[in-house]
Amino acid sequence: MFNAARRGSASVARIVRTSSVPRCIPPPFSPSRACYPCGSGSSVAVRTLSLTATNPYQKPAQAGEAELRDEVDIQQSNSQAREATQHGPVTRFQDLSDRSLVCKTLIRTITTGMGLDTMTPVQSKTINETLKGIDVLAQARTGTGKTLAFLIPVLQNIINYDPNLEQRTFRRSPIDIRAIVISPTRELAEQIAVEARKVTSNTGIVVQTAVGGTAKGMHMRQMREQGCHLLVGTPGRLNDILSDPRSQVRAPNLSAFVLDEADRLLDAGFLPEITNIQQQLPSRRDIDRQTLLFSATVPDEVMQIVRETMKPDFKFVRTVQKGEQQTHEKIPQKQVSVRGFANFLPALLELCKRGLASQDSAMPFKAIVYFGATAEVILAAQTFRNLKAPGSSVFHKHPLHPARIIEIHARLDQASRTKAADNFRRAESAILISSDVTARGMDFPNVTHVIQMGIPISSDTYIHRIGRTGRGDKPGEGWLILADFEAQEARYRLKKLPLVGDESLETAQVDMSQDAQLPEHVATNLTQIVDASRAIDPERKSIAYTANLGLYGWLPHKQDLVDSLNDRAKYCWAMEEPPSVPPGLLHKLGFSRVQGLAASRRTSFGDVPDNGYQRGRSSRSFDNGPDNGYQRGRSSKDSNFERRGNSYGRERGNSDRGGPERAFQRSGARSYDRDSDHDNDRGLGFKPRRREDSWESTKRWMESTDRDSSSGWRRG
DNA sequence: AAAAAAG
Repeated sequence: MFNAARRGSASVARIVRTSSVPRCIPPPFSPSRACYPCGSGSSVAVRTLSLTATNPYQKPAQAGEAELRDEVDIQQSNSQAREATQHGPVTRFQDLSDRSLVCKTLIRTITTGMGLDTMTPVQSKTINETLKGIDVLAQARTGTGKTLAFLIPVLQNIINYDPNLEQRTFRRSPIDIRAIVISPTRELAEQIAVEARKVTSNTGIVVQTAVGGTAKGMHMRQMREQGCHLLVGTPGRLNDILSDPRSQVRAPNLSAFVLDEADRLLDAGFLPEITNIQQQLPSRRDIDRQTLLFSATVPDEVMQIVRETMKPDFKFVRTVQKGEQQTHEKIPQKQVSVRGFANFLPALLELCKRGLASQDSAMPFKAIVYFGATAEVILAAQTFRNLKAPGSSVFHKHPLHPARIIEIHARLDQASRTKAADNFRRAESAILISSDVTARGMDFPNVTHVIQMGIPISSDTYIHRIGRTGRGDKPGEGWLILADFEAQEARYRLKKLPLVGDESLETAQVDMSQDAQLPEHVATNLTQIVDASRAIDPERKSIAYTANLGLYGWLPHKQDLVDSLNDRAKYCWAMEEPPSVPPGLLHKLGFSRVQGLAASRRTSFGDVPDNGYQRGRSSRSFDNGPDNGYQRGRSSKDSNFERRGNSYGRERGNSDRGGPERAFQRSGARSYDRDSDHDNDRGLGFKPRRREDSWESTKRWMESTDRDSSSGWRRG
């Protein structure tokens, strides 16, 4: 925009001439009120900005193809020339202010308030382009400051439109939505809003949020009372308020439409909703606006939609070249091969213990653990919370002390989700067990480890997850824990990533169905997981079991999958029979000929009418047990209780007669006696168990149940 | 039934 003033009169004249269609809303801009740019000619520059930007959609009938192309070329060659000759590359935030690109108030807040000095490459490259008003698709690695890269120019363009907004205003401002930012998750939307409020803290710009799971009425009232210039939200709620005639929220002056994590928002799952939102915004023929797409990954599949979404002269800014590594070189990426499902949590426990043991005070162990299914997140979090120190005295510290165990996924109610994210953000040492809700964009400070359990759904998901560590100039490491049955697919899916095999986890390949002489700490890990799993509601295990059939149902080696799931149910979960799965589902997933599955009429998900599944989300039922904090779906509480009574009454009876509970107590008591006979050399308040004390006794117990159960449990 | 996202 201001650069247009530097282009020389010819190009300015040309641009103004080709853009003859009047804007519906003329910018209320006058040189005397304007802070930017200072000096003569400023109004020309600003008008040029708004006019050039309008042309692709309003001109076709009046201007020929050649003329449009011509104008675009002028724009581009001029900007290139300017960058190359007139000024050096802009690398500091202060430069933006010094060169009158961004107003002093915003820059002062960023430099002195937020303590930032140097721009990242994606910031310096995109801020300039975006200020011009053109559409921009920006691709840059995770943790390189993309949020600020779109916030600064979007906010500056808002100020250009109404320079009064540079200063804090004390009058009540009306709802005048100038920019909308969309994020695929609620937490990311909130995070962007927090960042935007920081940047605008000394201006009159008002930032509001529109995300699901929050009080809609309260936010609507807040908008009416405080006004709104920048609205940050998630697709569902944005659609909701834009389509609700009673909400009175419209965006007639919208000048920027930003999709953060654009590739995600434009993929099949979100596209209809994004399209819907766009249809409720003023036509770009009438009101010019720029579309800005930001992401660390831009798969080829979305490029077609990107082209349809953007003006034809959009600029693709990338700091990652095609074919170049999309992850950071500084993050070592290790791949651990585990024998099967039964080894996942023992290996994770071993990895976490090691991380905690080797942490230094400057970088406490702070990990995010990703699972592909929410049911696995819930189960793993509960298991880790149940962990007991060997000896199981209440006085002993949790084995993962001082790390807090935090879980987050979309089945939590929004208050719990927000709290989980805040707690993890603030935590020194913590383990966040997460679904892909936090995979993109979330900026948790000082994450040292990203641990992915099982094959991620795509290499893009892998890249975004691992991007939660190594942000800015911070270090970090990535771990991928893969079961043998999925290794082949992973090699193909993740072939372009610099994964390095790691065989240092001793629990990784232990066959829990076999007797073996195991090193003490290995046995301890296994026992701790088995003991912690045993106490968990079988219903949760059953849901996780079924979830994996859906998650991995596409695998060619279905029998290996089921055998591995059954091994875990038996040796980790201490279940006598594999959890039952509805026969219709087994058929649908192509498991009809796979052995070892227990088909049952009872569903794990209650009697939900078919159309209850159509939209997923709130209508999907998912019983997470009696704990608070979980959303209960539509399935009735009563039917679940009834089911539990029928299905697991027998198992509960067993435990009363000396099943899981007794085995646990017995081994605990024995080891306690024995430990008191010799000196404790670890000084940790508890003593190491001997190998036979724990793991062997656990195994002995499991083998005794092996004899009792015969039906359909193992193949063969 | 497999992330997420409106109620």
